[in-house]
Amino acid sequence: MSLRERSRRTEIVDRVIDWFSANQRDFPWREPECSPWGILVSEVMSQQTQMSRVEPKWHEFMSLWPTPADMAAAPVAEVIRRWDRLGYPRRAVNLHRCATAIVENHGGEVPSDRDALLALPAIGAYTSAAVASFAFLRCEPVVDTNIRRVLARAIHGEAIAWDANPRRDDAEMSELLPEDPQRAKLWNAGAMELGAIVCPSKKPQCEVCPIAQLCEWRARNYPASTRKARGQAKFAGSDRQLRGRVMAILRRHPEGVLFDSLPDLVEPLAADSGTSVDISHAERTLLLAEDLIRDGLATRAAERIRLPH
DNA sequence: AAACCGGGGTT
DNA sequence: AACCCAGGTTT
Repeated sequence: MSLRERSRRTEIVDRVIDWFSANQRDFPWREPECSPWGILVSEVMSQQTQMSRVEPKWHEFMSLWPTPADMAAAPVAEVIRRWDRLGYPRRAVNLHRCATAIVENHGGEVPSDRDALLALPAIGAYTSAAVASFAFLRCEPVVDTNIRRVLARAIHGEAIAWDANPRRDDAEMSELLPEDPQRAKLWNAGAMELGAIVCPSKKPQCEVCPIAQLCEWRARNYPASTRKARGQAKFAGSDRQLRGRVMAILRRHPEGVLFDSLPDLVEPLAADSGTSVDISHAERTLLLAEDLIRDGLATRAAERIRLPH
């Protein structure tokens, strides 16, 4: 890499840190007194979920379960019920498993080592690095969807980022990571914030961007990407929607319901529903209920199905 | 590499 | 109605 390119990248990092220091949004998990557990909870809740929806739920959880031991002592059913409609309810189950593992294997303290974090249930490349950097000031490369987009544009001149790839992502971000842990944290959080606020996938606000003059995508006059954004399955009529409705029933009935009554309790979906068109609504509902049991979101005893203890 | 996993906000 | 969101796991 040329000396000039090296200098450009260093300046990108510096400017993002300055911008973030002055312009970051206030979130409770960014307060200096926030515990590592609070940061971990915020990161899990934030997976595929907007901050605006996370914040009230985070306050509720921290009030109910201020430490891992508090959550580990609660029935998982209660965590699922309180998770309510935040989405991806397995995260509630996994968070409870995290709390239990932290109590059993780490004396009730969130581990500071990235590999130990990675070993926790449903803590992957992103969340392990985020907690290590934000809660423990470790120099770990944080890469989320925002950062991949910012790097694709500013560094590589491409509109759309590559697919998530932990090895490549770590290498890309490590190259830019400041050695000072505090600055590493500001760069990690700042690059993410820049992608979320100034450089979203559509309508980037280059006029207020602190690195517009250094941006390779801008220098090339915003070429369209040759790669394709990943399409997503329709939600209306999908299995995911039906699972959500079954979970809503289970949340509403602490004592559980008769397994065979589930199809009657769940409102029928629209007729033009998704892929599994050849089986009845009742059959499909009961099949998906079995999946929920397998996934640890429900249990079945005798003829009743309910949230797990 | 691609599919699956919720639900709500935005455009 | 399509797209997006501080991802992770499974196949």
